[in-house]
Amino acid sequence: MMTPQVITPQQMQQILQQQVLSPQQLQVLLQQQQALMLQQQQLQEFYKKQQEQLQLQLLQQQHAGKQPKEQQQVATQQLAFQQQLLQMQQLQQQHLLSLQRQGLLTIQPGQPALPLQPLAQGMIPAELQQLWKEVTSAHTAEETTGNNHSSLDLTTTCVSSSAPSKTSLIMNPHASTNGQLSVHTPKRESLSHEEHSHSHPLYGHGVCKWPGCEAVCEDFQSFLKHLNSEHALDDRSTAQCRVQMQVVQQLELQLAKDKERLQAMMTHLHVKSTEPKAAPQPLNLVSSVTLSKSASEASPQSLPHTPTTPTAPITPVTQGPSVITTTSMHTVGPIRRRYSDKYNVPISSADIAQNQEFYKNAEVRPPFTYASLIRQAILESPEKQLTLNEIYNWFTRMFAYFRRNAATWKNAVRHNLSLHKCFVRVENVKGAVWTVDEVEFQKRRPQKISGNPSLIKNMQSSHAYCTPLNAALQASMAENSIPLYTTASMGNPTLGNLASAIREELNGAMEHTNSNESDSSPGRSPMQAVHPVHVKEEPLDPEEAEGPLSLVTTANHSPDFDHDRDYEDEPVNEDME
DNA sequence: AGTTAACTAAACACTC
DNA sequence: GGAGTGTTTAGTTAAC
Repeated sequence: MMTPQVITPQQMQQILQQQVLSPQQLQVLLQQQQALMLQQQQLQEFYKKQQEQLQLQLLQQQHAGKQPKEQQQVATQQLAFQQQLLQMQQLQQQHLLSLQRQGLLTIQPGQPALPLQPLAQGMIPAELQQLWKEVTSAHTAEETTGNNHSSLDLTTTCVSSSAPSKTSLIMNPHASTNGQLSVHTPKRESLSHEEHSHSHPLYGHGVCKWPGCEAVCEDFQSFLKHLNSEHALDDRSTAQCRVQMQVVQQLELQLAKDKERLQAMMTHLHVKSTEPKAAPQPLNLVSSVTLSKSASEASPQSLPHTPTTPTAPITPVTQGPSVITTTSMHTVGPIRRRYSDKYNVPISSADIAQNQEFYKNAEVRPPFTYASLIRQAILESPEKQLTLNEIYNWFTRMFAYFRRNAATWKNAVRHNLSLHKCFVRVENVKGAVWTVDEVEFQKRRPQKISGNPSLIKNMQSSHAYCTPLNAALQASMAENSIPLYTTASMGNPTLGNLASAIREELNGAMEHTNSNESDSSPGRSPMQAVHPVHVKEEPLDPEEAEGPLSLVTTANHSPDFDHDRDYEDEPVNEDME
């Protein structure tokens, strides 16, 4: 809001990204935050009224007689209000400090990236008021549109490099609730370069994506008009741009940190993979998230775990051992059930991408079914179709685990291709290729999670702030007709905003879906509809379309490694049973 | 305890 | 005939 101590959506984003919070913590945090913001809004309104009253009285005094008493009274009131405002700032500062103490927010004194921290220290309410007006004046109308999304559009960069000002540190309080982080260059002429394209970063789904705006623009032209009229080069736009710059800066810093962290983790795991205490861990799984949470929050013994103390699931989200011990890493037993299929959630590129290096180098069996892996291999291909040999190659390329025992897993691949109706063999010019029938894939029996509300809630939250949603994941979710959780289901409006932001990000992917029963499934090769060589007899499952359940488990891919049985052929390992 | 799904293994047919 | 591919069956295991 008007003061910097309010947690901005950026800070919230940072918290969500950097600090893994439990849903309960988030709930409390957000509630506190909202209460503060509400208070500030009320104070702001009050302050405005006071000022208006003061000006009115001054005018009256100029025109009519003098009423020094009343003037004095108003001045006194304003002074009191200013004190109140300062008090509010202090409260917010305490709030932030409290968050820091709780480990929920990391604010380093020398860190310039937290945009609003130094703001308004020594700034008097009048200045704040002015800046506030500058930044927010144009938002009043926009708020009436029920604008409530929190786009995290950070794909553009701001070219503004003018000297920093106080304005640059002001965060629009409504932007705080909305959380828009879009960057827009104040240079109008830059728009002309984009006018030819309707994929303007500030325009999507018929609405203006300028922070705090979301005005409905029927077409691109009206959007451009709106952009030029409502978001012209002025102090407000510049200020918002500066804010966005800092946001981007912060996120880049965060990204760099996380990359570094990932690198360190990879290095650590590779180096120590032969050491007893190594705990190699795929990175895309909830368990890893919770692991990092516990590692950052609490006891240092959370990581690594020794093989002699098999790791219990850190959260109830995971149902199996959440940490791969060294033992399990080298003596991975047959995995009878893998979570990606267990909940009918197809493996996503996000999963593969995030763990790519891990699985490429570590001989760890990926916690996905053959069917999921085959499907992923096929969907990753440009033509959405692969020959058997190409599927083999994908397996060996992506997973060190599949560089051994070729006969076994290749047989399994062939077996799966033949067995599952979702894999369709298509005669191609260059021979036979395999494609995926998404409809059939979705028809595979989803298994239900026992109805533990807190568990589901936990998973939802985990999903909201832990799961990177890249296009493939979104597509996967969309393919499952997954309705993203609603604001209500999040139990918190701000989290709901996050969810809605994600939802909005997903809209593109969702549009072409939700029609599973039709023949328009994504990823389906046009060819397969032409030349299905045969029809596999897989019993149709009456229980279909359990989207919501699929959703909550999307964030829940968990390694499911057997520790007690060896999957390899080596007699040595077999002896270890 | 029964059912289901995933996995492994293997046999067999077919093509090149 | 051998290798690769594709289909099918059987047995085991784990989850539900």
